Parts: sequence; C-alpha cells; structure tokens
Amino acid sequence: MRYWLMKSEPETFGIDDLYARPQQTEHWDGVRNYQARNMMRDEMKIGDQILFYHSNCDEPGIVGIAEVVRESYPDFTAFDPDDKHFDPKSNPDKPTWFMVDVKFVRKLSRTISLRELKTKSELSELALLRRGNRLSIMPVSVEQWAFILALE
DNA sequence: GCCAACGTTGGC
DNA sequence: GCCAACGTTGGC
Repeated sequence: MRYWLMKSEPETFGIDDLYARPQQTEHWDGVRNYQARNMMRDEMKIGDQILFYHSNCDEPGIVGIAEVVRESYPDFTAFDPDDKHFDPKSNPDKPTWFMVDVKFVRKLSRTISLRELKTKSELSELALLRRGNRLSIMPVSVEQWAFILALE
C-alpha cells in the first residue's frame, strides 16, 4: 500500500464536501498536469491512503485522510465543452486525462498546517515542502506518513 | 493583490 | 530545438 498527498482548494472542494458526498466518495477530476496524471493513472491503487490538503486558503495544511476506492479511468470532464476543465485534445477514444475515486476516511482533530510542517527537519524531503513545488498530487513515504500523523 | 516558480504554447 | 510570452498555482 502506498501513501499520497492530494491538494484541493476548500472553497472549491474541501474535506467537508467529500464527507457530504454519497458514499462519502468523489472522483478526483480536473487534474491537468502530466506528472500528477501519471501518478493517478499508473500508481494509485485501491486502498492507498491519502493526506487531504487544503490549499489557497487561510490556513493551508493537512485536514484529513481519504483512500483510493477506484483506480484510474478517463476524466470525463475533459470531454465536456461546458466544463471548466474541458480539453479539446482529449477524447473518449484516446483520453489524455485520468482520475481516481477517493473516499473520506476521517478528519484530523486539528489542521496540521503548512507552517508547522515546514518546521520539521524530518520532512525536509517531503515534496510539498520542496522549493517551488506546485504538484497537486505527490507521493508520501511511509515514514513521512507516520511522522505527520503523530503530530496530530 | 503580489509575485515566484513553474508548465505550456507557438514562432522561428 | 530554442526561448519568449503567457497562464496557472498557491503561499503570503
């Protein structure tokens, strides 16, 4: 089993929105970055655990845990001209973009903020903290996973 | 709102 | 293939 961190803007889709979905499950659409796509398409497996990260908000940080419940399939929002994430280069016969389904596991008892994560030398290799990192999906090692959740 | 750090696009 | 222009992300 592997571990991941996935970013989402709480104003668009936060941890409470995931909780409120039917089956507490939602497809992770809208990823339009090849590196992030490759991780969803090739590496994320059912049962993988996810740190749910809130970005672009008052207190950016990790707010909950989710898990992969469906492995990669075409991101159909790319086919819809009316969708914000429409991409004319992608079509159902040869999709460019893929997504997985994720299910709510739990909220953390508190937000583990980016500010706090930055103070931990144990996390110096965490992709989230590397200079200039803007990936919306990134791998987390088992050691990093355990360290972060021990902060809760 | 600002801006650094990218990734993408497209002219050449 | 190079690289300038542009768009996006996301912290602050």
